[in-house]
Amino acid sequence: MNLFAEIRALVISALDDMVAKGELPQGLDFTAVAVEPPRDAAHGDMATNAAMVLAKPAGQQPRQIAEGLAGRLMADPRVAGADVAGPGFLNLRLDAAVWHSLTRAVLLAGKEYGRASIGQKQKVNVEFVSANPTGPMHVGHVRGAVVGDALANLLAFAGWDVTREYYINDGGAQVDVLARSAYERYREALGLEPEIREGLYPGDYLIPVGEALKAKYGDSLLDKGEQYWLAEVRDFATEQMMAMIREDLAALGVRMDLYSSEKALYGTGQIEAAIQRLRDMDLIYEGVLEPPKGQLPEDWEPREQTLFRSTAHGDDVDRPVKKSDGSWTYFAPDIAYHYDKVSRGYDQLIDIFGADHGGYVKRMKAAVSALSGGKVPLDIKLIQLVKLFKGGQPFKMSKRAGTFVTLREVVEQAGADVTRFMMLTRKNDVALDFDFDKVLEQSKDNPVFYVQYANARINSVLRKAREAGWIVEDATLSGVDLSGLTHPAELALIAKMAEWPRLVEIAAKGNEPHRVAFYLYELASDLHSLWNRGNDELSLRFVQDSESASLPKIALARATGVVISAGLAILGVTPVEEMR
RNA sequence: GGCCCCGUAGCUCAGGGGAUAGAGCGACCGCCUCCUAAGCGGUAGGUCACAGGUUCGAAUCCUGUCGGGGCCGCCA
Repeated sequence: MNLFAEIRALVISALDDMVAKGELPQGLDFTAVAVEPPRDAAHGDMATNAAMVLAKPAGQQPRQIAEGLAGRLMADPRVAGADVAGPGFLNLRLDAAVWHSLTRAVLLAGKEYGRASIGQKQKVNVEFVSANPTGPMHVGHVRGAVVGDALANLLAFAGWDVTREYYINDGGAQVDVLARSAYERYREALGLEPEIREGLYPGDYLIPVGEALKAKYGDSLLDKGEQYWLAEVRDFATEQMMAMIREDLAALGVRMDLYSSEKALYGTGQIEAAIQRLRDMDLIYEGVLEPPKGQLPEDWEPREQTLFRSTAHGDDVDRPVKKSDGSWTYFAPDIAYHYDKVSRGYDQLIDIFGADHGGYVKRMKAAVSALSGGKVPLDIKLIQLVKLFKGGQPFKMSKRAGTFVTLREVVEQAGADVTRFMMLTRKNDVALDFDFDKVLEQSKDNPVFYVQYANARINSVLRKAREAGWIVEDATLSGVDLSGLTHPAELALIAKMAEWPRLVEIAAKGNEPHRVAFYLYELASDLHSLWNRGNDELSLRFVQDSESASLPKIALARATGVVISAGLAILGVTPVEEMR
């Protein structure tokens, strides 16, 4: 039940009637007509901009349209008041019964309340994390992982058919480095002194890989040339790294639907096919790029390369797909990979990248635009840095100093739930501070706690009720007469719940999961506010002397808990029943 | 030099065509014999970086400027 959608439908039908009666001209476009929560609660429960939006095309004064609209809306039992205000807003007050039936609807729908269908079962692919398989995941990956996962949850809830995908960069030079590093650990496992040369990965996490290599190959790889063992060790080590990464992701509560391999694109003709398709559209040519402006790389010299005419699809310069030695650039398999995604029939692609990949956005969009004939939109979310703090002091991390923070350490320190929530308390393109002490603090500074505390209070109410022997199952509560819920603080809480389905749609349309976290904070705030009013006004307490007086209040509390749980589920956070 | 992101209260940030721009922290003043005060209420605090433009209406869209960050051929 999306109350805003219902009232908007009511407004539209009233407008249709005005057209039918000749009060408005034919052929007006109503798409810009919105029904929204007013900025100021004093303005009522909902506001519509209909009169202002239509004034010009209709050639009438906003007030005139608003008056006609108000009269018709008032005829509906749901509307208790309709006042023209400001430059032509129509402020609506809703009958208390509307709020009561909404509360009932929440209880009946349970965790399905707010589920939307705007996705229309369209297939969307969310590619995220895609960390190089050369080591454990570190803090830098955490935010992207959480944002991607929460976004996938959100889109699924809003009616999309979602695939979560991880692109394994196992085709480039870095996995050769991994192989060489693992090989040294293999030698170490055999009792030799490892030579961790400059440029190799020094991390301890490769020691068990060396052991495993020893277990598998004995000393058969020893004293052999690289050409003999490189491919095998590379595949073996990559697999081990991916196993570790999967475990890291699992610790964060992230599960992928699909792992796609870059290496698998080589040798299958997929890269060639993707490039050929671009060539068929005359988007591939041999050429020499202009030198970049500003400071030149010292060894810069003009060279002929195979270039993708990305400028034809909105990029600033054309991009090389082949190096001057004839091998593919990193971009080429990326093109092939995105072509593969397009070919798999997705209606929409989303990539979650680190902000340092910002320079890649235009060329990637250009490639997808070209390869899909402009049919498949690609949205790329750039994830800004997470700055670590401890007790308010910057927490410096450096691989060399050994203060290299892994994802696992973050989860072990802060917990997956806290980590996930915190990662969503900022818009993706703004840097985020993460303080190891503060996120565990039990105060309202800490939004995770604040929301969880609201839920704990609700559960406390339910516990008390059960102790009193009252039946507070959803099925029972949804049948309770709620007409006693009339206080503004109670109705404000219900009104906030009414916003949930609308918020889901807005957040999903914009691929903005952080909005859910902010919404939950507001909802929790309304709950806490009402709770504390119970200090002064006993009639506002959730638990009253009698069962009949309590049940409507408890229904309200329980409904709020349902929405909190639904929201937390999208964030991938477990609601707590009790604070400890 | 080019491209991308950011600039909103002392601080950290929401809001991204609509009314008198919001929240938390910090400051100040209040609220527990009472469901969890781990909370709540109130006060003070703003030329929404700046300048133009589009619009009935701009913090929001466009252009430019300034400031902070990121990226910038054969790295992934």
